[in-house]
Amino acid sequence: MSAALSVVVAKGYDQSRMDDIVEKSQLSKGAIYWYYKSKEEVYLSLVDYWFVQYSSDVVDTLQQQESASDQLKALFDFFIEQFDKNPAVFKLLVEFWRLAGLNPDFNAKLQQVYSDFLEYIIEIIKVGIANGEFKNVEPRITALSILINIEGINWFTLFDKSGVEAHEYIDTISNFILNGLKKKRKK
Amino acid sequence: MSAALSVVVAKGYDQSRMDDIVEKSQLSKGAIYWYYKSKEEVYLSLVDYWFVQYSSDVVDTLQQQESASDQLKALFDFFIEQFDKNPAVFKLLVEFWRLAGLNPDFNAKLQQVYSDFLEYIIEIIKVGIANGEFKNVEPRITALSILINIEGINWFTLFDKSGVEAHEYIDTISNFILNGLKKKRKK
DNA sequence: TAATTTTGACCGACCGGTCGGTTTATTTTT
DNA sequence: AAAAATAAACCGACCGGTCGGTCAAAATTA
Repeated sequence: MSAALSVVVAKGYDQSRMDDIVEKSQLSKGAIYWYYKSKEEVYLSLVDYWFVQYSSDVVDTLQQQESASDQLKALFDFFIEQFDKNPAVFKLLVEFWRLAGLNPDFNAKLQQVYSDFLEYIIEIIKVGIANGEFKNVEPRITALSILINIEGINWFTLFDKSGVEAHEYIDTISNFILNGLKKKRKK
Repeated sequence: MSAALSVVVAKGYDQSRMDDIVEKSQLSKGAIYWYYKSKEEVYLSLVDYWFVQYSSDVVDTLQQQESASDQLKALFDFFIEQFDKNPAVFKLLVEFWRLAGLNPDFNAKLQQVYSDFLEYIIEIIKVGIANGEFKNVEPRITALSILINIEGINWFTLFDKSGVEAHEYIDTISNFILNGLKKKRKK
């Protein structure tokens, strides 16, 4: 899986070769085809591998926070940290999106992954509404806007060279969203 | 170009075949290679073709609006309309993003396109700030958040089946952004 | 009739997947 | 506890189809 990940990040799905994975994994082609019946199955499994790893990290991080708005802030921070540590992972996301648009198997798998993640954010927002932190917004739509803006970090891995702006961007957009979400108190 | 567009939307760059374009374009392979020296060059030109077409439509639409905030609203509306009319175009965007992450030629071209588009939005925001409509925000970052959220419509072409939510989403996020941007008056 | 444009059969590098076989681990028999 | 039998894991040379790109010839234009 980690071999497949490094290969797909470097070349994309179509241009990645089973022989590249053979090389990186130190397994033979026969061994790989013993465990996975096709190239597609390898990369379908990669979605799970990647998601399981990520989601447990995210959940661990967020559970250290008390309030709902701190959890959301921590969520943005988590991905900004990912961006600093290992921006290549965002490339994987673009590849997955593309595959989801082209291949029903990938679409189904990704849809599941996103719906799980979305439910998790929705839950945080609902808690925030229930305990009076947040306005009575539509949780699903708000969660979506958070998710989509996190995905947007991708833009910076592709087009921004300085690497500074991603932080400013997440700062700005998370303020837009959180201020639109929180019941006002200040002023 | 329109043949290439329909093919790449249906299959993605790698799985699109020159023979597919031959078929759709009613040209022979030799003729295509007379005008373009490689597959890559065909799709590189497609970026221009697509951008020129889009940007002129956008500019036309926005120029009908008076205030800066109406222009930004019209910008969101424009892409929501695109989503309704021809969601496939968003697939093209994902493909371009991916190619930008894999291939320096595509990266350079896309970077140019985005930077042009970004400058255009920045200009609107600057006007809004100058005439007192908007707070004194950072125009570039704000423009980016608009751009990225428009790209986010993509999510709905991939994972949402009902087609209703995209409107709600754009409604919500454009409110978050515009409210964070406008000088408050109400209440 | 020279120059330009178009044609499509063809080439050959390339790669996903196969398969006959080997090695290592586990279970059964004696 | 040794031998035999079975199963599980692994190996990599090879094959057949595929597809970007070429080119000699034909058609069209000037």
